[in-house]
Amino acid sequence: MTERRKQFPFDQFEPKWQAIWEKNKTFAVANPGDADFDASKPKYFVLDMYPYPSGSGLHVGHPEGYTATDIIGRFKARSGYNVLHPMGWDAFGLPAEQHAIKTGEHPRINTANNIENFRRQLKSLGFAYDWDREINTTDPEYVKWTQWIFLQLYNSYFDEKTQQARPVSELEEQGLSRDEIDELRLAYVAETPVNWSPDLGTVLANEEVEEWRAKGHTVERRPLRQWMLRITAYAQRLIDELDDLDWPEGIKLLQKNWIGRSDGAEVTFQIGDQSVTVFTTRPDTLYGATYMVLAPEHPLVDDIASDEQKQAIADYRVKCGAKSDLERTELAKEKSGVFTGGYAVNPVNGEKIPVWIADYVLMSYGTGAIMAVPAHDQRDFEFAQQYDIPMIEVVNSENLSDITSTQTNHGQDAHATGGADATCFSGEGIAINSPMFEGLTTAEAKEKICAWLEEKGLGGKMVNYKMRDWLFSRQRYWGEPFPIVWRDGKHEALAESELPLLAPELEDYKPSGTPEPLLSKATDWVNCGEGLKRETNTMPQWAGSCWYYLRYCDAKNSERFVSREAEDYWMNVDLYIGGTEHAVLHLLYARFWHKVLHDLGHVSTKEPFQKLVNQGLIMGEDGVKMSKSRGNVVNPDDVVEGYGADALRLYEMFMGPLEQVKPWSMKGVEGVYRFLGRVWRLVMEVDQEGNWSMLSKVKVADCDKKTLKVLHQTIKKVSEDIESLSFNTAISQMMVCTNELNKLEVLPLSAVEILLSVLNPFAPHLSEELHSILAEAFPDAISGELSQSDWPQWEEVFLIEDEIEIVVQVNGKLRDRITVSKDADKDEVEKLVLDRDKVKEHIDGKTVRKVIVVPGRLVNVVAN
RNA sequence: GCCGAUGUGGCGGAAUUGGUAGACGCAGCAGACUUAAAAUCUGCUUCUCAUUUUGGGAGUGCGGGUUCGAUUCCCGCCGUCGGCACCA
Repeated sequence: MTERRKQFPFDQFEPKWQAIWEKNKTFAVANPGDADFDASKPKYFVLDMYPYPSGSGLHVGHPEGYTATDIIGRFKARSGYNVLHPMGWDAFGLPAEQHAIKTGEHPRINTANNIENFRRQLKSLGFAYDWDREINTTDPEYVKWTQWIFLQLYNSYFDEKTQQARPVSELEEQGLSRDEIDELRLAYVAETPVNWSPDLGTVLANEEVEEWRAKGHTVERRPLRQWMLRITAYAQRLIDELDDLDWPEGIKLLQKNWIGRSDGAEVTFQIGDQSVTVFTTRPDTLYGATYMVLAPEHPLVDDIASDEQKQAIADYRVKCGAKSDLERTELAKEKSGVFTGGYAVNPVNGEKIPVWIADYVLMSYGTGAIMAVPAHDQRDFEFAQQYDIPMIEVVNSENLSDITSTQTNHGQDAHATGGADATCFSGEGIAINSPMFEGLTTAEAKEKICAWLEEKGLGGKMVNYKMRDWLFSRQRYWGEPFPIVWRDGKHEALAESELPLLAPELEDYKPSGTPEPLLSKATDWVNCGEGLKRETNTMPQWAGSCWYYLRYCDAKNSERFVSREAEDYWMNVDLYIGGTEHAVLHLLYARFWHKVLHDLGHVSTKEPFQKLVNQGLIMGEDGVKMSKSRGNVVNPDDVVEGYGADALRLYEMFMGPLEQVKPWSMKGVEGVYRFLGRVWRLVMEVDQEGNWSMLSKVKVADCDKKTLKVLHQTIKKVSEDIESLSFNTAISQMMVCTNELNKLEVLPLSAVEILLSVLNPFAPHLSEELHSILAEAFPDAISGELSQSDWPQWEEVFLIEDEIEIVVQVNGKLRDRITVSKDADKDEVEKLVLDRDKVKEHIDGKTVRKVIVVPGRLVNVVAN
């Protein structure tokens, strides 16, 4: 392939243009306040999800989204916008540290090398980034502001009344104690069961467990003292404020489900002289509660356990504690539990029901206790069957006709008898065996019981969220240290002036195998003063990515994380493109930080990312996900080497819709490469020595009608398709246009210029090169660079045809075509059609019932 | 199990306020150029029936429905991919 003569000398002009752009800072954009800032233009902030600079370099999946944003950015810039299109590095991360463990080399070095490689690769693709705004999350200047934002969280609490973050200084003024305040901070310390991975030497967030487990690492649960971020405080706002965002509905739903709001009630039961509160979404089934279940870890278990059950309880707890989360769910087929010996009193009827512990009730959700209604809850039902606990039906599933038509009547003929084949009915219906609200619908019964509970002080409506607080500390080396010191067992924030706090150099990076963070090895660093010890945990990789988009607005500011002026001008991000793998975590975390910064008055918008688009995964040629082990990974460097950056960019966009999953095809790359070759040869010819020169058929000349039509169709289609991110169809239109121009004996300069102009965002090097060749040949007609020129406008007048072909159908079947003038009226067309031989043939012996004329499109003759 | 996507030629994919299904590209076939090949250019290319052109029929996962007309709208299934998974 590389031996073959190239269709066009991309290996010469691509590096040439890249060098020109770099030297001239062609794509640098000014900020408000800068000398060359043009305030008259609207702004457009188009953002890629920045990469983790891995050792294996760029993958063909990266340039998919990057090319899309590049086309948009170049298009917007030429359409009169100030465009912010930056790039940077999510450079903290475990792989660099793993490398350090193996080689002893500081992760900083490995990271710097990888970044250099990534930058080289991205530059070889000709992306119009403003490289002056490049950021690196491991840069001390960046770390400084990540730590500063952490301190904002640390020094804030969530005010329930206004649903906003407020400075904790307000609590001090209210006279709250130090301990009380520490309970309320958005960044707080808690002893919680965490996911500890001995071989990684760190704890992981719940959300990360699966990912690392899939990579073969072990993860176990154990209680540890950790930094947490109170993201749960924002649960409702994180749901509500999705509404105004232009995101795929599926992604919004994914986030909503992750946050997992459920509306229900809390109900307090008496157990002897203790009381226990349960959470239920079905308070209407209170009469059907035949037992209660506490989570095995529930603090009340010891108090209510009878002496004869104590041993069984202890044994069961040991068994549960040993189970990892995975095992707990994998063994979910069979329910297990132990009777505590205690009984709870159902507040609604005074019945005594047995209290059990079982691991299907989680301490971390709701109140860690449930009322079990086996007749109407699948899990309770299975448990009751297992332990032979009685069931009471309290919702009638029959005669539901108009209340619940399809979704809830699957258990209709089941009568909850506890028999082996019985099923339970978990849908809505009419309350029965429930004296207080006999005959009411589920919704009505819920209202009534909640009102009653509230009146009696036994509970009431309650909302719960599935989402947990964010476990924010890691025991790694290669992350931001917490700007915190400990004095007498209490944490204190470093002063802003002490930031950034950088990690000390270490002898080696090997994990100790205990949950003691790596930084604790650096005793000189840890003991930083009389009675002072530094926090030795570090922040997770997510920290840097929670605010990087803000830093791009003002990447070199040393006074503030972003100047108010720059933030106010550039935010929000108008278009954010990246993979679905970040649909929940990154996007949720970043939204959370952004809201905190907004509440505290540091940023002007409620949400960071106005429009979100997920690019689809690119599969290998074999249709499965690219992976080293399968050997189906395509390296962009090889594609650039063989076909050029423009061909790679064009192919990435031509493959299919941006959001769709699609397989790679080298043949497809060749296809677009050939197309670029055709565009090149529209203007250029080669001699036997392989030297290119301009063709003489390119002339200053007028375009004929047909050419004007296809040119203006192309401007229109490409403009509209870029706006709707339909790059594949934009490219096919440019192919159509090229094929038309190729047929011309004389190629008018203006025609080829239009084609190059719309091709420019897609294939910036080739279009710019041809443009410069034409400029040299026709200095009076052409000048400047395409990337700096105005985007062409189409004129409708060239699109209209005088005569239109109309399709003729008889009974919906295509039978004929006629050509009529563009303003022929309906009657005229109808007459014409009925006079056609082919139409007569097909309506022979039938009566014409109706003639449907769709102006400019078709005529359908209905006859029988 | 639940939620969300998706299903169109040999392949990637076009086309939806309902109006010519298969644009564009790949692969394939034929031709031109060439000593030859590559490259390039031109033509054909959903399936099927018919002796040929003209032509007939079928066709957008499957089965129904609405309509003059359905890839597009409605109802019911099936397959593939992704996410969640005892959250009370």
